Amino acid sequence: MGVTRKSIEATLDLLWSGLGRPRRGPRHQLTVQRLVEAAMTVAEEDGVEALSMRRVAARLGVGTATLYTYVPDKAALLALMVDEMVGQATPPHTRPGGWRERVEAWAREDLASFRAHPWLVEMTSGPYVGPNGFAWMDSALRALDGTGLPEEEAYAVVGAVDGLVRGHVGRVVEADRAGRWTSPDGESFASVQEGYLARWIEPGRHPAIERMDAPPPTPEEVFERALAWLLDGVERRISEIRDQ
Amino acid sequence: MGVTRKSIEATLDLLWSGLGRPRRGPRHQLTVQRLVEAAMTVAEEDGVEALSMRRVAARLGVGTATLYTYVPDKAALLALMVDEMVGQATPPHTRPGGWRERVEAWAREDLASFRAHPWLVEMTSGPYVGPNGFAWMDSALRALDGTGLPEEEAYAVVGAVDGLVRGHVGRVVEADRAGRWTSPDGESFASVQEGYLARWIEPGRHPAIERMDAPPPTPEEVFERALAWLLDGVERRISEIRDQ
DNA sequence: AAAAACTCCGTACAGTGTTCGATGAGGATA
DNA sequence: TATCCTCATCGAACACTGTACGGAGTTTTT
Repeated sequence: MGVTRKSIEATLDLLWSGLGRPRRGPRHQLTVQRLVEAAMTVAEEDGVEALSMRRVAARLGVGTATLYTYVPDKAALLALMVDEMVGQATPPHTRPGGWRERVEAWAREDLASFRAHPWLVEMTSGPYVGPNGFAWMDSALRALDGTGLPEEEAYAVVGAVDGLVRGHVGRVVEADRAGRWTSPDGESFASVQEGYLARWIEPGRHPAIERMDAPPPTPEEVFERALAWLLDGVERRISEIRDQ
Repeated sequence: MGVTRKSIEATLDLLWSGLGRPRRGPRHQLTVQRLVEAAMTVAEEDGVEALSMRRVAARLGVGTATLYTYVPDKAALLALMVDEMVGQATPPHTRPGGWRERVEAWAREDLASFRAHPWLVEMTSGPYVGPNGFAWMDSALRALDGTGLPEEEAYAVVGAVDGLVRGHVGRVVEADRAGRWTSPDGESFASVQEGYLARWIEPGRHPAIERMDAPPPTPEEVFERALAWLLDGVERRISEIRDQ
């Protein structure tokens, strides 16, 4: 079907002003809040791939079609779930310490939150901005108050860190998932795959990888180093501004 | 159904050694290569969400079930598509210039490639490593030869940049998509959403955002700044090692 | 010549998001 | 108070999805 102006407006209405009580006819027997909670429970228990309108409806004990009186479509439900999760994050500017401690703490909390709720990964680059997302952005900008960064550069820092987290989350979560998998004989995914690599790789064709003797850093370690380097760069920029 | 040992092995077999000709019975009328090409055409023309086994089969003029003699499941087909795209990338270590130019060029090419083939975004954090992916990793490590970085740190740099690109790609592609959308009256997605923001935001509650007068940088600009900061941090680390 | 192994593919199953239309509840109006 | 009209509810249906199964036919091996 695709996105229509109507579905966009309905979704934004829901995000920003919620659902009014009907002027006539029977009252709602549910609330949007309960719907979102039920959807999050399903995602939590059985993963995103199991999150279907039918399952949410079943959990609430209503007919499937009923959901569509609360929510224009599934995409809107996902947007509400995301905004709900964002609302539970600690506002970055309230954290203790200097700008760098604040940013590091928020980035790590973000990563941890994605790890704990992997369903978030697959649904957080949507175009909708809800009230909680908006408030979070403001708080993140305020976490950089006092650095002397011009506004558009502070915005870029927030975006840069956010992008870094999002990019690394995929690998971390994937590693968690693959780490959980084991064959009936107890072999891990990694060891099965390594068997193939060993069998098929021609010696000498991959000198840089062959040179590595230690096991490569885990996705989480890579993330930590990436964050440190990125913030080193930002720090340099901040002192450049200060000294000028 | 889930992932079974059998499906993992079948996928890795296909990635690394391809499909042998059958020892008995009729010969194959297709090749895996043609199947992958057809799948990429469908994804290119109609988007990932339209990429279904039935459509690929229809495009090739064969029955749907036939595909399953070439490929164990859809996930394997996606893994093949990804490895195929990776194979088309320029090997980072062959680029001209110093390490920084090489890394920047590869990061930008990656981003451009994701923009041109948005279907890639939704399917590139899978756990499978194919021959092209493996060779690319080796080449990326070699692009950092001569920097003096210890091997596991070079690996982290590659991972850091790769993660950064992946994280920003979502926003860039989403912005492209939203930018393409226009209502019948010619309004853009952004302007519709801004109307809502203006209507619902209480003045004074978001001081940092209100303070911004210029429009915020585009996702692409944010990416460029993020890349520069990250590499500034790496550069500092490299000279730290050199001077020690 | 028989058997085995293999490709091809129609059909079916269990699921998906969403729409339609019937039913009846209940606030607004005469 | 009685009527009207709006609205929530939800069974059924539509057009899809990935994939398992089993039969038909083809090629190679025994």
